[in-house]
Amino acid sequence: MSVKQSLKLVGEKEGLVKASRRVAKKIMVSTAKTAAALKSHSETERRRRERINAHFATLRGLVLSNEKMDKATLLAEVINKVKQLKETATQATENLLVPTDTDEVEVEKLEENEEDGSLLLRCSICCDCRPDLLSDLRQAMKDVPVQLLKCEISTLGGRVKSVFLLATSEQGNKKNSDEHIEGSVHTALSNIVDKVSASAEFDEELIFPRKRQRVSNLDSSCLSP
Amino acid sequence: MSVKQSLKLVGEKEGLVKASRRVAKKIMVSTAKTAAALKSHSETERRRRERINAHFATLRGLVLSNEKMDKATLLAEVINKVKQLKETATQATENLLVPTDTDEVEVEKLEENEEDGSLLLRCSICCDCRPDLLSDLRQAMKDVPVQLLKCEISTLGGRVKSVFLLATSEQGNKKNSDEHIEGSVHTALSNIVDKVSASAEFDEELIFPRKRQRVSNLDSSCLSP
DNA sequence: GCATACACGTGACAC
DNA sequence: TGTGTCACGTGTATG
Repeated sequence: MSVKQSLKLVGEKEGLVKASRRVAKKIMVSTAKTAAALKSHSETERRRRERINAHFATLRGLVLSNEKMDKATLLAEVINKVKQLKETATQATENLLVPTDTDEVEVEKLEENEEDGSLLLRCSICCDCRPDLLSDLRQAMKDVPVQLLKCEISTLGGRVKSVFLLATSEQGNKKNSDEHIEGSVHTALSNIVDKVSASAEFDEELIFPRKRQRVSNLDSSCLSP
Repeated sequence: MSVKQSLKLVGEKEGLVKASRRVAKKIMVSTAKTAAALKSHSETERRRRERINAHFATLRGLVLSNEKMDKATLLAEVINKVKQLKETATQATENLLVPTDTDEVEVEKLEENEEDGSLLLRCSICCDCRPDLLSDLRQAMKDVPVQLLKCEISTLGGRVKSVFLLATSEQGNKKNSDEHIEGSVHTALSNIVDKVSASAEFDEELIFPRKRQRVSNLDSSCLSP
């Protein structure tokens, strides 16, 4: 049976036709040289596969899943992992607790309860340090109808940054009221920053008594929410 | 030229032998059924490749490198990215400011100045909240010859975690003294944790006056280092 | 022409 | 049994 005749048999099956063509071609031009070239080619490809698969193995270990996993699923998992890590990394460094050189106030809506319209807010303030800062913050929290869920304070080189997690009280059912609250919080915090830059000096004698009082309030309520 | 004879020509080249054998076999058992099966098989494989490659593309975008990149190199890059992100993420969440449910005290040497033997320490304490915790911490910092460079405090659900960056004063030239300082810091902080668990209740009347005093001290010196 | 990287079809093996 | 995954050798394009 000739090669050509054999090819007739597989007819329309394009895949097999291709394969057979390859074989036929190889037969025609087959030399020792091309044979060696082919061998080296397949070996090169083998090495490439090994390189890639080694990385796949590393990723398998890194992504924790000690179970066996589809290559595709593994990649998907890695993608999620990277996204999630990126998120937490930026949240941790950008959003939290590294005081910057510029004063700033942020108010961000994290969640909104559709039923009662209550809000979950994250707000931050960054400004110069001063002794009565904590009492001012405490007072600001009293001035708006919010509940303090969590507070973090960090200082670095004479600068202070504080991040708060706030919940609006449940009675605020209107969207207007919500936005008003966010605005109120922002205003209250901004006033504190402005006060810092406005009165760089203060009368120790006058402020200390009030400060002690208020700081002790902040202390007991902020540390024991 | 028969198929068998053709095979003779390629002789030792095992790859081609295999391929030709495949062809031969296919010729013998070739039916419409197996042809359809093969077709579906190759299509399935094609879809699998597309799935994987789509994930590769996503990773390319995620790793930011807008340039073209080897698959292997891309995977290596991803591995580095994951490792690095993991590092910063754990540093941000584990080392900093997320109170855990278990009491703990940590003292870690970050840097050592070879010239004057001064140390840079990072220490943390995690325990239940209580009003006079801050004053106790302040007192502890006074009891050891260290300089407070940075302090962070975080609270969550009645728990508090505080992280300090400390520098030993430059006079301590002996290694013995260094280790002694690390030990002293650890002991001082441990005492605070023990005090918390020992006296879960305390007399508000007696403590409040002292607390106000000490907290105001902590306030002015911790926030304005 | 040589090297490198990718897509393809296919055999093998698993559940 | 099919249905899915993998490794392999090969063709092919890009430098």
